[in-house]
Amino acid sequence: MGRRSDHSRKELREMIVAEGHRQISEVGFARFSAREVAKRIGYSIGTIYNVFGTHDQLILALNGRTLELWRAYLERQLEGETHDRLKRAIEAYFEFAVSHRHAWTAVYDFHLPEGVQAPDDYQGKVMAIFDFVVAEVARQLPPERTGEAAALARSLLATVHGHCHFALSGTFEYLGETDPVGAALARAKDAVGGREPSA
Amino acid sequence: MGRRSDHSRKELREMIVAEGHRQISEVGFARFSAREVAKRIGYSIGTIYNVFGTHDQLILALNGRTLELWRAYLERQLEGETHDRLKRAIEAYFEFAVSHRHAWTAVYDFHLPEGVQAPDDYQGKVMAIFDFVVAEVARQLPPERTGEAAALARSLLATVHGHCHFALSGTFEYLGETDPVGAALARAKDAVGGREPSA
DNA sequence: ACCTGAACACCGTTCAAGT
DNA sequence: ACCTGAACACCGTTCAAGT
Repeated sequence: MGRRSDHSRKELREMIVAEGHRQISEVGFARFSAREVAKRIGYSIGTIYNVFGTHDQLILALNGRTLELWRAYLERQLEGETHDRLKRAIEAYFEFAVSHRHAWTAVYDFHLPEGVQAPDDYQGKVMAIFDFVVAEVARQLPPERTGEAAALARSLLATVHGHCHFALSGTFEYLGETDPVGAALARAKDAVGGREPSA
Repeated sequence: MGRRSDHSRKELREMIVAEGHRQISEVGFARFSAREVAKRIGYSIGTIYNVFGTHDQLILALNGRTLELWRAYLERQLEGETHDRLKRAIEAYFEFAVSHRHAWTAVYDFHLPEGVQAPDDYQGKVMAIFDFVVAEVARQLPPERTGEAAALARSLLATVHGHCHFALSGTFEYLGETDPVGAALARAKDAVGGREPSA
């Protein structure tokens, strides 16, 4: 045992995050185990702690990866779209969540201890998705309402999140909602100005 | 050891739920432990399993208790209110979540295994809150739109949920939202018909 | 310097053994 | 019939000991 250095610190980190993300995507947040990740990549449990320090830090890295993939997906889906971009964005939001249900849900199942803030790089990944939405909202809004874009984007994000969360958690099933995306789109239209079509 | 019967099955159930709810409210879903509950009520861990069968069933009972308390709170807050009832309902929704943050969050942190539905009595408690919202939405809606009440209530619930979830999770903090309740109220107005005041 | 893995203090779950 | 608690298979976390 002892020193191996088969992989650099950076390679090791990437191996852990890659395998960890695979695991959490498969078994979900509740059944995720750092020990299992160690086993799969052929390192000891101690090494996970050498690299990440805490279980929480590892989870943060995995959820951060999910946020990155999510933003990349959103951007890819809007490439070249000229009509109904906000609609497409909301649809893509759901598509990603549905096709990565465990990873997406893990982002919201995990909580830092009371009063502890997420590290800057993690917050940055949340902000990146937010900025993306702000840009799309601003684009949709009549010029005289551009100032509202940030506030509206926050509220819109929360609105779509609520619909998506209810869809994936099964709550909407109990309540008889069969078209969560449609409902979210309706609320978005209300908010951004569907009533008076374009100004 | 062996037979004690200091308490009836029903009393035992209530003791476990009461103490369990106290625990989960204090330490949150992630740190909740059935063993700790057993210790606190002076019974063995085995007894918890005699009564509830599974950890999941116990959690369901605790979250069910939270849903009951929540609905009761909402109804109490609207008693005698004649103006702005939907607004009061949304405010009360947030008030409960904030003052029971751990218990409220636990309702959404817990997930049954893939494809397993919640038992009927649990679904009933979700429905009870939903029915409450439907009634308030119907009350607010112009008569010719009463038929939309259920669908609108589902979407409204999801919308308010999203804002509340972002508020409690700290997401809104990152995004610079300082008035989650105000944002939720604005979306509710958009949906229920704020633009054209009453018909 | 890097990595290991035994040791520790917890879990949920089961079930033979007591009263 | 009811309840216990040891036993089992897992956790996250730490850290002395190896190379």
